[in-house]
Amino acid sequence: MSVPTQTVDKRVERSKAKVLAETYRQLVQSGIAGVSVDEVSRISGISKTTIYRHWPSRSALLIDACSRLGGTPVAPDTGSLRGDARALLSHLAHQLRTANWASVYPSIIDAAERDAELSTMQAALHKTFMAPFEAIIERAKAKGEVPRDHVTNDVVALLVGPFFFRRWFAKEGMDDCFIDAVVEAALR
Amino acid sequence: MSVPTQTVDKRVERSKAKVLAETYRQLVQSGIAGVSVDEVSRISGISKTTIYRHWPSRSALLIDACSRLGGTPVAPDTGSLRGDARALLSHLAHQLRTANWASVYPSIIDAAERDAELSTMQAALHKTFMAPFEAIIERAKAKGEVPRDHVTNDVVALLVGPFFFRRWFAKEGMDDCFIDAVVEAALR
DNA sequence: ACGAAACAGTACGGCACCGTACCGTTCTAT
DNA sequence: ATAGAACGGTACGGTGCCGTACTGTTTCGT
Repeated sequence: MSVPTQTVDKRVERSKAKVLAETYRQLVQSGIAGVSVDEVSRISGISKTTIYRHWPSRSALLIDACSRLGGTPVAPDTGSLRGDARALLSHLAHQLRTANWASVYPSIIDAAERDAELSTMQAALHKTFMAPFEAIIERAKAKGEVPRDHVTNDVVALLVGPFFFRRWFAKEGMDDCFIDAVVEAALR
Repeated sequence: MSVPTQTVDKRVERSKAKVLAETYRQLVQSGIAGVSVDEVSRISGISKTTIYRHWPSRSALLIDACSRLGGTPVAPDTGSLRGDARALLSHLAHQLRTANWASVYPSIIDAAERDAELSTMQAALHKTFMAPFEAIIERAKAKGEVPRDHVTNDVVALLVGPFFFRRWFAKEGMDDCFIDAVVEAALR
């Protein structure tokens, strides 16, 4: 009665976890280009031989580590679209200020510009990040709160775009006043 | 009657131009991490010795090359704020599709996240890029087309953010319909 | 208890890169 | 014309990195 196709060996899980944790740390600290297998091995205490036993290449390790950036998305339900949007954007603003992935994401975006595998990974990550926004808009459409001829992805861009812009390009803050301005503009 | 503090030697100007051109080419093709002094030397035909005679380090060369990304900004004057915004955004959408800097900019954004010098360079570049948008908004404020209590930078974020979002994050197109949606939302 | 699998340690080979030193040649400014 | 600057070519030292081979040890599953 063995577990079918899963990795069950405790040693494997422990090694993998340690390697991924250290890879993640270097990823956040130095970006994709700053992750080195030698250093991951040195600091995590897992020998390089073992690392290459679990991942075929540095690239595979990076993609594996990046894929774990997305947290479980939460879709609020305050009753009104504006309330939901404000909640989501407030959370997003806080994440952009504090969360680890905020400093890694530009690295991924840059790499996705030239690497096909990372590009598909980024697409999946993006989909995960945007899912809650799509959800509240679709729900509002069903309730008639948003005209059906509004393209969902356009509304998402109107809501999220300004925040990404502020965090990574303009490097300005995002206070409640800004959140309100974005919500009012996008959900006019 | 010598030129005061300028570099006048034709050889110097020629070498510098060749090196910068090749650096720019590699920058566009492979991003910041993909620029190597050895390869710039090999392809441009300018010896490495000469390169290091003009720039103290690879980093200095990169910053010099990146600084030249910004084109001369054009501020349209169609008579109405909406017209100006549509013109600027249409031009921006086209640039994001075709211009060279569109593929380099994520590299700069990523590097600016961790390198102080590149960060100030990016800030200057950003200011240059956003200047036309600020100009048309300030002008509209003066004409009473936009309430004075609207923060200019907020409006810029509402206008430009969605386009950057589409180009680099969502990787979707930006047609005229999208442009109109953004303009109507931001300048409500 | 025992066979098999995972592990650490180490040492490589190969590559790409940065930055410098040296030397002989070419070109510019005056 | 000539001094001096800029240049090309080459070679080198040092570093960091990726991925592999080999050897012995530990640990898991049964």
